[in-house]
Amino acid sequence: MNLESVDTEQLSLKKTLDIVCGKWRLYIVYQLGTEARRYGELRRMIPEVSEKVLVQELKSLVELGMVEKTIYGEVPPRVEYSLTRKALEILPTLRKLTAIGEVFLEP
Amino acid sequence: MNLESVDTEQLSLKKTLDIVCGKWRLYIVYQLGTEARRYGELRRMIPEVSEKVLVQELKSLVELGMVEKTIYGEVPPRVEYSLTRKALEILPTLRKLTAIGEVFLEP
DNA sequence: CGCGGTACTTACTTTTTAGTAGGTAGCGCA
DNA sequence: TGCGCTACCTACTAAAAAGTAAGTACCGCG
Repeated sequence: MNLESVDTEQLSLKKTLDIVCGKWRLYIVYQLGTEARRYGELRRMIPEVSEKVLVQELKSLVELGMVEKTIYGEVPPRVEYSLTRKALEILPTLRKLTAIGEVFLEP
Repeated sequence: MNLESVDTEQLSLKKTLDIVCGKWRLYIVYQLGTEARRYGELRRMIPEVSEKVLVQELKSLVELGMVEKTIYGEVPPRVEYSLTRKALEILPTLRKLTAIGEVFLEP
């Protein structure tokens, strides 16, 4: 094991944590799935999350390269969010993450 | 309104996040691996983490059912930490998590 | 002319997490 | 007698994340 591979592994871990950590982040990704969703649509799908946090999380997901934002110059305004190619690539893995918690759920 | 009361999938997701989230949590689990490690040994393996946070994280991991703490009534004191059966069960999955971040590392 | 719907933004408070810098107690060793 | 080693604990501060509540701007409809 050389220094490069150690460094890459720690970088990958950090990036992984950026993607999965956050009370609502993964849940929003799950809701997006393979569809493009409008902002209001997402809001109604996850009414427990505040608008501030939803907007903030969507912005972070865009910055992380997980989500694409499309603004249609229409009136009334239309904004759609969808998972990027890379996000779709890891979506099956992300969906399997609940298996980790399942092992620890008390019966 | 909380996630806990909804369904098993959301409960599993919450538990998963408890296990993987935290700047040092997964890293400590990786370092433990299949071995039993003494407190001071872990401290030297991860010198970047402060003692306060290391103790705190180990306590959380014990509460989560991820780690077993064994105190040997010796002098000088000896305390060993090791992954539980359940933790060992999910360890391969936890190690594969870096694959998520790898997809997003800029080349 | 106000109402509801579009998609946000802003200011502020609370809660959680992480980091800094010290202290504790028992024992072996020089 | 004081130092280092064991495995912690405590008080405090700083930073990050999450929650609350309100405001913004535009438009069609009645």
